[in-house]
Amino acid sequence: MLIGQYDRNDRTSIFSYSKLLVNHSLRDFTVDAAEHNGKGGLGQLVEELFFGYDVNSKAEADFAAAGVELKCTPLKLNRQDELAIKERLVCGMINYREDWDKSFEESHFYKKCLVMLILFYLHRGSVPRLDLKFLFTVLWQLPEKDLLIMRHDYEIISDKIRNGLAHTLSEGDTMYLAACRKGQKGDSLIPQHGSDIGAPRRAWCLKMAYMRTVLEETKRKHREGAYTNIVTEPEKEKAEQVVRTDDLRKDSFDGIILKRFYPFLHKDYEEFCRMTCREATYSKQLYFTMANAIAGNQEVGNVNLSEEFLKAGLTMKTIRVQKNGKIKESMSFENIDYQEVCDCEDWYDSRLYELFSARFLFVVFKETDGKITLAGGREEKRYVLDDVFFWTMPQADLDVAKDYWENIRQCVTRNTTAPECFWKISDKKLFHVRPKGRNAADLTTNPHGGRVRKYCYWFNSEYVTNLINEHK
DNA sequence: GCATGATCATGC
DNA sequence: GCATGATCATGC
Repeated sequence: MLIGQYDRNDRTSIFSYSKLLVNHSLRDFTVDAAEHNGKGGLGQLVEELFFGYDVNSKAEADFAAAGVELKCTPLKLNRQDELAIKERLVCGMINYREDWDKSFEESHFYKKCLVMLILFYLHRGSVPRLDLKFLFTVLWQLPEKDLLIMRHDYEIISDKIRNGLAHTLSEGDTMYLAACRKGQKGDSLIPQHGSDIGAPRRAWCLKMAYMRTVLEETKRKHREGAYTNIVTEPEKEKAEQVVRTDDLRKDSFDGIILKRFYPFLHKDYEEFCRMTCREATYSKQLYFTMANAIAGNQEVGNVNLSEEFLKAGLTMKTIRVQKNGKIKESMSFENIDYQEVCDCEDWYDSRLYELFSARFLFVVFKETDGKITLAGGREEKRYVLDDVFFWTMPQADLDVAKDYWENIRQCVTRNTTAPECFWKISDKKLFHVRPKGRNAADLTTNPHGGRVRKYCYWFNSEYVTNLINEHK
């Protein structure tokens, strides 16, 4: 096999050629390795050493004539020793001076990234770049349904830039296509369009959650030996989809979901059951069940596991407000993965950042006078659907979350995962750390060896109360 | 009444 | 068996 033996004007040829890199590192294609130590990113090295062209001479898309953008993206091994996405996929810097008056179809993102050749490699910190192993290749064309959602994402971001609000951009604003922070700590703010307020540098990116589904699909294609997601026949719509492509042509994802809730506003569970012809049975998760049935149009088992919610990193959470206006319970998130906390050095790449900078769909139930009667004559307190909204953590609170993360990281790296080390509710700092497990004996791996108690991330109940009240 | 630790219920 | 959403129990 000869280096560079492919037709760079032909998508299929480029893709077939890329398969040669799978299960290899660049070292296998490099004659004089010494020459390439230290310069350029891995993507550049792939272009130079594997695809055999001079990086400096190219002006536009990597394979412009074929309409293919080359992306190298890292994977890591997670706690279960499975391959997992390490980073969001960055798709070019946002230019605040220019990226606000173009349509989605005219944007750099669309023009460059509609079809990408994505090379997944296994990241290992101490290994020279030439020895990093490539695991998967996929020719990824953004599917039509995803493009409908991304177009709306693009409009949300470009609207903010157009209106001089670039400094308020947040990854949680959007579903799949996001504006992520880009640059080093301490970088100065840069000028934006239509405002004197500086804004942090940001780039167009596909979110971690989205990339996770790209990876899953890619693994499946590799198993089947097909490698590409471009299908000649229309694929059957999978069961667990919350909205249909046709609906997205008429309304945004958010709009569709919110409108599903409106008929049930101020209704309690009993009324909901009557309206939807279901039996009013008791369960501990009754309000989650109700919210889920509404959001999923009664067709989806758990919307949080639906394709769109997973791809967007969107989470639906139900909140119950007591008569006195307070929320009894704090809001729990997933358990802390101590290994991840140890391994991740950058706040913006951390799991906690992903969890807290994500979008939320909050469904609020409020306790009111009266009781509801369920199957078997069982009486329960009466809560009515009071409010439903999409929510993203404000930047100021994300700054607090960063301190929260740094504290957790310090505790974990010093191997002091004891309650007195973590933030508590009584510290009144928006978030706290508390146990969550099957019972006190439910342990997890300690990176320092042995096993430790399971703790998880929490929003203080007071924080939840405040964010609900601020929405009103 | 609240903070904190502990555990339940469900579904995959 | 485990993660996730949800809630309970105890002591100050």
